[in-house]
Amino acid sequence: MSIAERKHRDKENMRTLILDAARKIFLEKGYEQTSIRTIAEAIEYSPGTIYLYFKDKDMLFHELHEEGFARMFEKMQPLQHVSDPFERLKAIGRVYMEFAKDNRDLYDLMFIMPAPMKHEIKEEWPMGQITLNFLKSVIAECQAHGRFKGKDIEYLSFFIWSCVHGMCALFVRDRCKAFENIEPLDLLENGYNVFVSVLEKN
Amino acid sequence: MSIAERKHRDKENMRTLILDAARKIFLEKGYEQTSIRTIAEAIEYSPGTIYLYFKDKDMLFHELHEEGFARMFEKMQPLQHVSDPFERLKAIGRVYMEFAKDNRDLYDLMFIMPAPMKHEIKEEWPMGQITLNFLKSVIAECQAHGRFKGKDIEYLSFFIWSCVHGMCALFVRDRCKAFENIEPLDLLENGYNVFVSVLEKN
DNA sequence: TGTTCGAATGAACACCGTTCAGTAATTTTA
DNA sequence: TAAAATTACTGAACGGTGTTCATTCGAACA
Repeated sequence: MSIAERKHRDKENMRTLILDAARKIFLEKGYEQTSIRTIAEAIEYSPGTIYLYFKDKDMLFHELHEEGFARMFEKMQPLQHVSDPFERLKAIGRVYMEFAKDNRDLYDLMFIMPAPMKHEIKEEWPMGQITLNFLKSVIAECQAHGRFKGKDIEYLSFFIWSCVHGMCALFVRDRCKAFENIEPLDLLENGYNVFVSVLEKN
Repeated sequence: MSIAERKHRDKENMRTLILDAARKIFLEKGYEQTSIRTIAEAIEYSPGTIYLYFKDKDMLFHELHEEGFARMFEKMQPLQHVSDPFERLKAIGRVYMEFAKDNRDLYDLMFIMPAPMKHEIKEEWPMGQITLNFLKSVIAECQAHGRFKGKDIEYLSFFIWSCVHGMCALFVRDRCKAFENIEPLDLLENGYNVFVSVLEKN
């Protein structure tokens, strides 16, 4: 039965071969400029082959989308050890924002682009829910410690997420240019500080 | 000299003919699904003709982009008469959000899409600056009335804009689905209320 | 050894934005 | 009025896109 095993391995290898090439090109040139033909050429296979492993372009990039969340969680792992929940919340926001800064295209893919979600997000969005639950639990802990009194946790979470996402989205999609004379990175940094100082009064 | 005049009129009419068709199709099917050929077919001219009036697809949609800002300003005009600056700020946020809710595709075009900005936003973004200055002046007034003490107006403006934009962006790009069991419109409404209540403590 | 089977191909399809030589109609000039 | 020049418009063509599918071909099986 080792032939079947090897075939299965080959199939897996081919998938990762495609994904590796796709990831590389995508992070270099962005989603729009990454065509199936380019990926096929990079791995020295014909375009049609890719469709034997991924239903369509969306499904291929959906995989990278999931990878992105995994990488983000990884970066947030160490924060589990921050005992004060409010400090942890602030640190999570920072890491979230750093992630957007360091992985603009990936952040775009995860939270802004419509493309890789056509199939999945129709009714639900598992990775989004997981991320959100993580955020919600921290905020709930904050509330247990007396913060954010009398505020509904769902709406509060939406608001907090929106604050940070809003800054990241304006940054990633180049709308920070509306501020002349201020560097986008400077805006992000100090915008986040304002966010924190505002939260501290609640 | 009336021949030249008429020709000038004809040219203007052709421009608006194209823009009207483009707007209609764009608002019906979104940017991605709106092709030059579709617009050309709608006005019963050949695709090439459109390029006699607009440099490229981006420039065509850039016009709609400007139109969007004009419409938004229109909706904000009545708020000039709200005397209390903080009340005005809250009202502006509401109108901004309502605009995003009622004109998803247009909001997308104005604040999220990269496409129509390729030329313009390279170094600056006039419409964005005008909108922002409007916001900044209201916030400055709030500060003159004792609100937001000790906060830098630039960073504070960025933060406030990000809060509302963040909610709108998550809504327009269907990321509200991360909240199971809560209607997106409900999220927007109550998320904004949280935003206001948080601002009120500053 | 002959047969089956599945992976890979690459031409083909239907689209896209954009360009440009050519046409036809109108205006200007002689 | 006739010829020339200017203008608006066309639509085929270019080089790209995502996707499909009849065909090929080498490896596994009987």
